Amino acid sequence: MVRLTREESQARTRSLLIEAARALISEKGFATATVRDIAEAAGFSQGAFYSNFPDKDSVLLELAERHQIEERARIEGALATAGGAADAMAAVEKWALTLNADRSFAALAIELQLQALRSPEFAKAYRALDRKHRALLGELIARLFVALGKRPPDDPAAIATGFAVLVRGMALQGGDTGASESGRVVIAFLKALIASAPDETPNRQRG
Amino acid sequence: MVRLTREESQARTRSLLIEAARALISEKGFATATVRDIAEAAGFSQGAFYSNFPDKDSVLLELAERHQIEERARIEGALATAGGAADAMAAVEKWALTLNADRSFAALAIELQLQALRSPEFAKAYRALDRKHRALLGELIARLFVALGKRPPDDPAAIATGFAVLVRGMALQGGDTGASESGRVVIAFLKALIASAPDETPNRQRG
Amino acid sequence: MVRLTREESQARTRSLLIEAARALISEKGFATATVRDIAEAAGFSQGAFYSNFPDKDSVLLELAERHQIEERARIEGALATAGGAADAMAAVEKWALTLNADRSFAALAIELQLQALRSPEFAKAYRALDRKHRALLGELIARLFVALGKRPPDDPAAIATGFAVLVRGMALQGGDTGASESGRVVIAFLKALIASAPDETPNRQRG
Amino acid sequence: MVRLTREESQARTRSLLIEAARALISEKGFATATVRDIAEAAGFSQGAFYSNFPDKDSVLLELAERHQIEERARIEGALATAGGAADAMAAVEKWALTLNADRSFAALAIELQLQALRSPEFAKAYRALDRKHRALLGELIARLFVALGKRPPDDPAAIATGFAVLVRGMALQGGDTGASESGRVVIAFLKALIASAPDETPNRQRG
DNA sequence: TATGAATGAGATTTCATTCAT
DNA sequence: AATGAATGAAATCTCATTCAT
Repeated sequence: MVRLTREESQARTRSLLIEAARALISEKGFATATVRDIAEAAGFSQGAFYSNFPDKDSVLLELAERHQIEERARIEGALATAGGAADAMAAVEKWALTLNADRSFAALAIELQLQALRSPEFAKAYRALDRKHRALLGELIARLFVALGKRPPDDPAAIATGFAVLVRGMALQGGDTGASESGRVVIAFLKALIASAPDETPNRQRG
Repeated sequence: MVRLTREESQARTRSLLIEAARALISEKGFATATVRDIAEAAGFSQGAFYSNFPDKDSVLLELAERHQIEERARIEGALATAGGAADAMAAVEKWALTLNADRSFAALAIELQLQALRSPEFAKAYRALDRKHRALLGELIARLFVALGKRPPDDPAAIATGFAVLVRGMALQGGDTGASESGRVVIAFLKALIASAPDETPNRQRG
Repeated sequence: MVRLTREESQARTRSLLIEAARALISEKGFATATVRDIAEAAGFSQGAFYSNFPDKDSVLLELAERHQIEERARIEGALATAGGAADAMAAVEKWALTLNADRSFAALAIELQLQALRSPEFAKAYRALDRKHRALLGELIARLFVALGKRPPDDPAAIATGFAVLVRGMALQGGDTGASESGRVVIAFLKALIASAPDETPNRQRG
Repeated sequence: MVRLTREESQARTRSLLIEAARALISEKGFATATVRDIAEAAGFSQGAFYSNFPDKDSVLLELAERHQIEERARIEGALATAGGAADAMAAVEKWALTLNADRSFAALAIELQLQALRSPEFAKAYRALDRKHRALLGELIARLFVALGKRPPDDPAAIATGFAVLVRGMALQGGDTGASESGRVVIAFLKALIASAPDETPNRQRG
């Protein structure tokens, strides 16, 4: 067994608490997940929670941050793959399906968004993070258009937001509309968007 | 003051409670809106709430039902407008913007969906209602394509679900992406979908 | 269907409510049986209850009264049988087993007693009724001794109280000590009491 | 003021709560004694109650356990006294009067029994405890008979149950039949039982 | 730093009772 | 007399948070 320095041990505690919080909040919602449950799921007492966070709200912000880091990693993973022209599409599909697979990831995203809608406090910190990501995803969308010889949309970030929203929302839709179908819907929308975009070369046009 | 029969008076109480519940649940979320708040906002005692609903959960179902009735009315309103070929598009745009305008409507829709995700009890009743509406919206989408001389998509209901999801999700996005912008995104997606659809056989037409 | 006069109809309502109260209070205890349950079990609304009784407490007194009337009937039934010397014993056994059979009867008796212990209000009315019955049962006991040629105990009412207590308590003991066994215990006590009593005439003797 | 370790302090809290529960449940009955009352009587908040017991029901079981422990102690105290032949009777009388003195003890016993009658949950745990005690009391009864040169009854435990029932029931009878009288009744029953028992064969003997 | 007993505020729910119909 | 919606008080239980250890 490795000896951890005091700092490492503390960081580990914190991390375990955050991951437990993520699982429980995704599953049950922020209001319904209790501090006791979170602490216990992480293997600690309630006190440990309050040694690491000033209050229950603040773990949500931490969670938002981690969520964003992971979303960014997913997008960047897709971007990296999208070197060649042909497989740019495949990269985006891969990204969409990745998100789609993890329903609790979507539930957490929604939970964060609702919280932002309701708590101006939380909103302030959350929006800043969120904007960055929509921009990044917009960049991916723009690259995709370019790779396919299409004119990128005026505001790729807006389109990207639409996609993020669509993916999350479809995931939420749950078992009713099968997961595979919900993936197909996202792809259908994306393909339509690409197909209807004008070619990069100026002499062709389409409404 | 008008004298109400007992039945009318009871129906009024119930209605006031439901509307208060709708406002508070949209605003604060289901878990955070308390029965006391709801009852007081409606101008009654907590006991009155429990004379009208067996428990807190069940008001949500009632709410879902009313929500669906209203969504249906909105869609049917748009369908009615969409008589002429040209303004079919306008009808759908109108519908999208209608939904968009009412952020609390979207918040409620999400809240219902989350609850369905988390409570199998609730899910069972909710899904049944939801399916009907997606089918109805699908019909609207199909008519739109026909009106525009395009081949309707394989599964209009699936596309419709995508739109409902998109509209709600964009509304949730909140003040960050302005409401108008979020409306534009939805329309952009819709136009792309239509533009990329193959034409119906050219010699058929419908007004 | 017979038409009831207004008075008969009212008496019937009252009676139905009391019987429903008896069943529920025996089963669940006074505190746990609700007015709504009682009224509904009788086939009426809560309001009907309050048209017949000033409050929940007062139905208990009515119940006590009926309970006493029935106990008296049981005892008098046994007394009537106990004409001959030999079957005096059989009569008492019959009485003991009668009571024993009806567990809910015992539960009600205990419930009334507890209430008397706790509410001086109730106690006052209850004790008066109770005393009469212990005296009556004492008379039965005395007759039994005489019939068997034994000197009756100093205070037959005290002995009678002991038996009533024993019978109720054993019934309460529930399924653990089988009902038949609990009957045997009562009889064993009674026989011992008789056997150990001195003969009435000084020159006769029995072990 | 003595410093208590955490464990001691916790045990003390628990104990105070249980004793407060005992007092209030004896006095007012289980359904009528509130958790708030119990906690306050013990000098704690309601929350403290729920830190120590999962729910209101479970304090009753704890109470039953303690009740049994004390009953056992009383019986064993009497058994210890009953060394010599002569004072065996005195020991039992002492026991009967001990129980008799404490009316609230009897009320609690009845309350436990009623609960066992009504809640199968509670019954299961309670019966197990109860059986042990009736067996123990049976042993005391048997020893008593032997000490007095009488043949013990077939089933001393059944007779013991009868006595426990009698003692509790008489205590419940309350102020109406004076406490002293109720004590006399119990002793009268016991003496009758002994007197009517056949002698042991003279050549066997036991202290 | 971590523990977890205890707090206190508040949540859901129940229920005896009232009162307009 | 009977109804049952509504009241208001109170009951059980939960939970974020504190604090002595």
